Amino acid sequence: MPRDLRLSRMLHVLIHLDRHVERATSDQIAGMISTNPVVVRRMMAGLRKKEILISEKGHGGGWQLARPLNAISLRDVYQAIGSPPLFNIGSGADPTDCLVEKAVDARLDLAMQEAERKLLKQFSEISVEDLAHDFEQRFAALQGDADEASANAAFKHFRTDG
Amino acid sequence: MPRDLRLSRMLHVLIHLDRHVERATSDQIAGMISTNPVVVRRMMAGLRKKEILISEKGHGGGWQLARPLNAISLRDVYQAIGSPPLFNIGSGADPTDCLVEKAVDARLDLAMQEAERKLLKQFSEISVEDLAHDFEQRFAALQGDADEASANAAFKHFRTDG
DNA sequence: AGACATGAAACTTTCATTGTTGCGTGATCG
DNA sequence: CGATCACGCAACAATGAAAGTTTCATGTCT
Repeated sequence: MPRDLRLSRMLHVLIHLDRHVERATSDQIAGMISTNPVVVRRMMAGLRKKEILISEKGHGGGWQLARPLNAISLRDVYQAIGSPPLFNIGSGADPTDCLVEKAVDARLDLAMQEAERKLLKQFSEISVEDLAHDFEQRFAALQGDADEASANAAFKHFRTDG
Repeated sequence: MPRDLRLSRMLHVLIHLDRHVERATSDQIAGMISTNPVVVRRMMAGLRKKEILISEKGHGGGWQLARPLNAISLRDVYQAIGSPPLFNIGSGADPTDCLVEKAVDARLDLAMQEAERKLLKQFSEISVEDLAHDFEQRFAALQGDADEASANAAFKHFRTDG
């Protein structure tokens, strides 16, 4: 449904890079999120610049975390991918002479900016480690079940790696 | 910047329909928001269904308010245009087996849903009449100035009507 | 009857993300 | 050294939703 999946995808990858593999190639990561390696490199380039990830070329190369997950907030990741627009709705960007339009847009922008501020504050208070904990709780719950097939599905990304 | 301008545009039009004209054709309204009459009808059809607007065909026809502005909240208008997605970012819609992805998306969706809830609550507490007051304050401030040219610009939409 | 105005369907345009291909560069292995 | 692996980057195509456009039908007033 949403147009920009980068934040969700990046968080997904970061947790795998901490919990399940030490280093992964763009190809392997592309497999995790069902896309291709170029999209992965493009998405992760911003995190390299912000020193959240390290990439190495050549044999045995790939992507690796530069810091522990508890030192990476959702806001860090959001900013690293370029702070894309949060909202789909809003007012036009072109200036206008109409005072009605100005008044409407000013009030609307105010409400949106406040919503954005609050959401980004939440993002800054959630670390990727928190999400990893969420995952592990779900995983533990599945292991408690007799449903081993579902438990195995949690490692889907790594069964096909070889 | 944003992709969906319908809410902003509709609010703009509603205020003009209350303050500056009693009834306007799709052509005149298209002139107000710099678009064409078909876009206007498409956008306003939802407000007719919700009985915020009335449209009449034929000679002297056009669009007219069905209720006073203080009985129309921003949320009413938002819902009348079809409750389009508020956010540009989010998680994928397709179900997955990966527990990491599930955990990430669940937490992300939670934060987004809370942000949406708060924003819609704000929208429900702001009436279009409030925005009209904002406009009138701006207009009064301009009239206090000696800058009559700017004051006239507030009526740009209606100088060209004839 | 003629002009005006909405209603609705079908099509094109626009724009950002996503997806894809190709080539260059650096690093490791044999 | 040469081959292979893997990232870096540039350029282009595909996708999807809103916006824009064209066309015709329907209803209404003079």
